[in-house]
Amino acid sequence: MRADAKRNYDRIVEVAREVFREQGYDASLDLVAKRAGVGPGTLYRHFPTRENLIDAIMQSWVDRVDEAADKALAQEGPPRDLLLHWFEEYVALISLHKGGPAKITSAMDDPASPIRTKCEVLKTAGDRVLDWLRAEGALREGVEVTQVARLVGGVATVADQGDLDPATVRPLLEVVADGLLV
Amino acid sequence: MRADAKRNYDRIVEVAREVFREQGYDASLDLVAKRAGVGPGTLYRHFPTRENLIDAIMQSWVDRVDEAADKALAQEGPPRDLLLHWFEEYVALISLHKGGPAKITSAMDDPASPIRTKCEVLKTAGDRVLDWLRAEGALREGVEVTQVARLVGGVATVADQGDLDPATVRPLLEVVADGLLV
DNA sequence: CCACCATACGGAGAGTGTCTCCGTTTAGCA
DNA sequence: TGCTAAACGGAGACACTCTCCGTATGGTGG
Repeated sequence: MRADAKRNYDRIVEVAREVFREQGYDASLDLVAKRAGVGPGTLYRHFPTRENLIDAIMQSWVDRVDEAADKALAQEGPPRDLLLHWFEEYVALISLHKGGPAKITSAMDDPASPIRTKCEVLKTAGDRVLDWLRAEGALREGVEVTQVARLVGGVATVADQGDLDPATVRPLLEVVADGLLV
Repeated sequence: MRADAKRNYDRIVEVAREVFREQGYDASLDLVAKRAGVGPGTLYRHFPTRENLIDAIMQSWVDRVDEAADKALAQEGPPRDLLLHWFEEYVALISLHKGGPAKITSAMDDPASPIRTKCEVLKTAGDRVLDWLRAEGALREGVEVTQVARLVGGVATVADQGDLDPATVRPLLEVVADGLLV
């Protein structure tokens, strides 16, 4: 990749992150191009679809979900607290951008989605948490990580779309946790 | 309302229901107008925003949710079965159109939404079910109908966006039910 | 150091959808 | 039947997406 190309690529991602945070994931891509000081052609060459651009943006905080799982596992305490703590981190992270939860959660079931790789990272992070709970004998039979991702993703989606604050979301996550644990 | 106005109003709703079922809630409104045999101006006079049109479409199946609650209550059986049965009906009904669950569920938290009245009907239906469960002593302390609507709405949203079949959704609803019941 | 060319740029513009304005038509009443 | 308020509908302004292609430039071999 030529130096000027990389410069533009990085700048577009940076500007897109900002614009999407301001206006949501359906903001105008021409606006992103304009603010980044490039033509629309340049933007669309680097990112043929909106999804591709979102994918690039998400990379950084998918990594943080991975860390959050480790952090949750490092803590002492009863399984329910651990699970809830992880749920809250997860929701907070995928809600960093308006529309993010819906995007991530629906991509989980779409093998063709460009952000699929991100979902895989989220799933393996979730699996580490579930494995630990299983080892503790705290988890009900037959619980799959996909189910958990859908449940928590659903709560996050609702919270995002309704602008709910963490205190309102907490009891919802508690219901999910109680439904999952023995 | 003049007779020709009413004729057009009804025809637009009818056509919109069909078009939205085919193409989802983001279908072109000009197309709806064209198929209904009216000018765009006529459509936008009757329904200034897309939401207003959706509101009109939803009226009929909100009524059916109301009936479903009564039907669920009329059944014999343990509280868990009753709750699950109602959940499944609820999900099926608000999923009649692609994008419906997200629309309905996010409108629940938006006092300014044009489809707010519909949400109220859903909530009172839900309250009848919860009241019965409470009377049976089957419900946990402090559960609010809004919470239940959010949880089930979240599951429905995920199911809708991921095109999940009822057999896949069922275990998710079971988790929610188990988290709500004593 | 320079010339070359593959690589990248960027903007004009086609296609599509939203929504409004306003001249024309018509229902319903006196 | 004639009048008027209500309703119609389509032309068109504006916005967004995405492509095509002429122009510019970075990087490298001579």
